[in-house]
Amino acid sequence: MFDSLFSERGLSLDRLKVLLEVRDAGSIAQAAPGDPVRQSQYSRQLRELSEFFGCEVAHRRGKILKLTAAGERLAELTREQLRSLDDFRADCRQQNVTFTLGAGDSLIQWLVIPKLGRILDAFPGIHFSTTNLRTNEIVRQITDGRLDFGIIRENAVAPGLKAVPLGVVRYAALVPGRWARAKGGITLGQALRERPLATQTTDGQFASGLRDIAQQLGVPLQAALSCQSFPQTLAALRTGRFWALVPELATHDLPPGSMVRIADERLRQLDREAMLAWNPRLVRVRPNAAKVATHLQQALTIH
Amino acid sequence: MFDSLFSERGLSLDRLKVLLEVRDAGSIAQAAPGDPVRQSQYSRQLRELSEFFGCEVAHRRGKILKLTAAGERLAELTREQLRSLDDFRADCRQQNVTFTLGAGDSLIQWLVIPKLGRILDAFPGIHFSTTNLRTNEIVRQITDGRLDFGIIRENAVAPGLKAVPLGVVRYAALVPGRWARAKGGITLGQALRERPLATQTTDGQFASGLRDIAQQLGVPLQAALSCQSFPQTLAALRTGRFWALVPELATHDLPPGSMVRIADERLRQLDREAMLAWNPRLVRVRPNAAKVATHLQQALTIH
DNA sequence: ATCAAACATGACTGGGCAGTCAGGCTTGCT
DNA sequence: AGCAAGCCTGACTGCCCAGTCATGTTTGAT
Repeated sequence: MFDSLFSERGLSLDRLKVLLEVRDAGSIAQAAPGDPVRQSQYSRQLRELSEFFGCEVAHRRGKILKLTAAGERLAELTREQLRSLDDFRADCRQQNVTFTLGAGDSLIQWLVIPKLGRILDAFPGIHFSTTNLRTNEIVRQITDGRLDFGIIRENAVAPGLKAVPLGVVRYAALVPGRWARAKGGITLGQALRERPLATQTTDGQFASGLRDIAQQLGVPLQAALSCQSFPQTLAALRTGRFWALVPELATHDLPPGSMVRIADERLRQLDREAMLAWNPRLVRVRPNAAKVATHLQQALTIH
Repeated sequence: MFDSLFSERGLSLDRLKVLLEVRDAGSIAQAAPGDPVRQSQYSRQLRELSEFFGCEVAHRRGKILKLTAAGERLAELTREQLRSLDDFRADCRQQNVTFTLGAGDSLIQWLVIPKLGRILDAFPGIHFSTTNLRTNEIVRQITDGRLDFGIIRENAVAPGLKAVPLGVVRYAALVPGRWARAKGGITLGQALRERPLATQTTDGQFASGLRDIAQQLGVPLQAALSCQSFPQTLAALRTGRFWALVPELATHDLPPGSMVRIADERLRQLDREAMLAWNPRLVRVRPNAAKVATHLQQALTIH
C-alpha cells in the first residue's frame, strides 16, 4: 500500500515544508530573506518535488517564482497534514501530563501526598494519579507500562527498571501516653505480652519481621486487632485502647505528647529501604518524565 | 510554522508508513513475515515514533505488540495523508497526459496532424494539443514552460532548450497543369513576370527568401494574392487562376497531374532545417516525456 | 524444563539528503 | 550599458536514517 510513494526519491516532509514556506512567503527570496544559501536549497527542493509528482509545483514568471495551481493544492494539502501531525503531537503531550504513581497506602498518605504539592509547583500543568498497590504489583505494572512511577522495596527492583533510593522507612512502637505514665514506662516485651495490639497484617514482609521480633523476645504474637492498613492502626491507637506499630512518618499526625514511643533496637529489623522506580522507556517517550523523576526523588527522600 | 515538527528527529514518512503496515498486518511479525531483519527495523522505527510524539504508539501485551489507542489514531491519520499524496500524484499524472505542441500552421496541417495517429498508438492515454504559433513565440513559450514541444527553425533554437533535427522543409513552385501544357513549359522567371502569384506573406523569413530569388532573376516581386497561410495559397492554387509556392509536404494533398512543378535550383534557398524543440525540465518533470520526445522525432522526421 | 515465536537492542555500513559553497543566468530597474 | 535582485545549478560535506547483522529477552505452548 502506497508503495509507489516510497519507491522513488524526492518526497520528504522537509521538502513539503519548504513548499509551504515558499507559498506563505510569496517567493523563495521572501521565504529565505537575505540568505542565498537557503535560497538555493529551496530552489532545489521545489524542483525535486516537481520531479517526484510529475508536475511543476512552481514556475518562473519574470524574476519571481510563482506556485502553479498544482503547487498551491499541494501546499494546502501539506498544511493540513502538518497541522494534523502537530495537533496529534500536542494532544499526546496534553494527555500525557498525568503521571501515575503506585505505592503502599501509608507511603501514599504520609509521604507522597504531603510532598506532591511541591512537585506540582515545579511543574505547572502536570498531574498525578496515585494508586495503592503492593510492591510486586507495582513492579508488574511499571514493567508493562501501565504505571509510570512506583515506591517499592529495595530488594524488589526488577532488572530492566530504573530505581533510585528514597531512604529508610522506619517503624515506631507507640502506646497511649496514660499507659506509660501509669507504670513508669513500658518495654516492647511487656507491651507484646500484656497489652492489646492493633497491627497491619496485609504486608507480608512487615508481618514476618514482627513475628521475628516477638520470637526473639520469647513472646507469642497475637494481634488484638488486625488492620488492613496503617491508617487504620493509627485510628485504633487514637482510641486509647490499643498500642500499635506504625511508620515513623505517621507520627507527625499525632498530637504532641499524646503517645509514648517504646525505644527498642529490635524495631530496626522492620526498617526497609524505599526506592522510587520507573521504566527507562518512560523517560525516553514522555516529555518531562526525566525531570519529574528527579524532582520526585528529591521531594520524596526520607530524612 | 510547524517548526517543532522539524526541530527533533524521529519523524519521517517512512516511519509513518511502517506504523501503518504494522497496524494493517496486526503485528510486526505479520508485517515482516519470516524476515527478522525488517522485524528489528520496524521495532526500532515504532520506538522512534513513540519518542518523537511523546506517547507510546504500541505496547507489548504478552508476546504480541499491539497499537495503543494513540497509535491507532496516528495510523489512521497517516493513511489519510498518504492517500492524499498518492491521489495528488495520480491526479498530476492524469492531468499531464496532454502534451502541447506548437508549430507553423502548415507544419501542423501537413506534418504533425498526419503523423500524430502513429504517436498516439504508441502511447495509449496520451493526448496532444497543437497550437499555431510563430517560431519566436514557440521559443518563448517553451522556455517558460507554457508549451511542451515546438517545431522551430534551426537558427532559432535558444540556449537552454533541447532540440533535435526533423529534416529539411522544402518548397515547391506549382502552376496549374493547363498553363504549362498550353506553352510547352514555363520557367520560374516567366511565372514571376507574367502570371498571377498567390503567396504566404506572414512568414518573414520565407518572404525575404522569395524576394531574394526575384531579385536574382531581375524580376519585380508582386503578389497577386497575399495569403496569411499556406493552406490558403493551396486553395488559391486549386482555383486554377494562380500559381503558388507551397511546402513540399502539401503537394501530397493535390490530385496527381493537376499541377505542374517548376524545376529551379534557386528554390533551395527557401529550404529550412526544422527542429523539434523542448525544455529539458520537461523530461525531468513529466513522466513519459522523454519517450514522447523520441517518438515525436521519429514520427515527424521529414524524408 | 525446553523450545520456538515475537519483539528488542547494540552496532555497523552505505546511501540519501539537508546544508553549504561558489558561481552563473535571467530579469527588471536605472 | 550597468547593476542588483531573484532564481538556478554543479559540487561537496557531514549527518541522519534505512537497512542489515548479530544477539538477547520475554512470552506462550508443549
